[in-house]
Amino acid sequence: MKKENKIGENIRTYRKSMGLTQEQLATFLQGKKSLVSNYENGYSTPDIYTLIALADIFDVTIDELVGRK
Amino acid sequence: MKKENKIGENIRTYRKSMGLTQEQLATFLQGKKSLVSNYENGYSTPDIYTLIALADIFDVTIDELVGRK
DNA sequence: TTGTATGTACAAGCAACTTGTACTTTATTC
DNA sequence: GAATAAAGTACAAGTTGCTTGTACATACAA
Repeated sequence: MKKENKIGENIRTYRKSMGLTQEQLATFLQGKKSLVSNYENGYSTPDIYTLIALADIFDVTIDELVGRK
Repeated sequence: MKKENKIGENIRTYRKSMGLTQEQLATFLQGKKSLVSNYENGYSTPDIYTLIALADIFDVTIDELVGRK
């Protein structure tokens, strides 16, 4: 059952906007593709250090990445 | 042995600037005072939802809170 | 259809967080 | 200085929840 999760949705949106596959993004994070799938589908949440890495990759703020307005 | 940790240092600085005790801040987070002590001394790191709550309390961005420039 | 790339499901193992308790430090008052 | 209370720390135990491997599903091209 898919969980609602703004952070995961944002990760997916930003990843696609950069033309990356889950596996490519996972490699940047030094993880496996199931990791990114879990993030995007709301089964797990990145810790702050991973969120910082993602914000760097996507060139956005952490606040933007997590949908904090 | 105390661990270096910028996030923890920032939490301590912002907490003190608001004149709060660890116990008072913990109450805002619906946790115990040892929780805040662990954050500030680098023994644990808040998850993103806790960081959002802290950013709201301190009225700063998450990027500022975690020292991302 | 067959093959390939991409994404998902899920259990198991493991890493790391939260708490309770006791202890220590700091500040204040006598 | 001693005594007290408030504030902060140490740490083991229990718990939560993240990461991975594997198998399976989906999409799409040849």
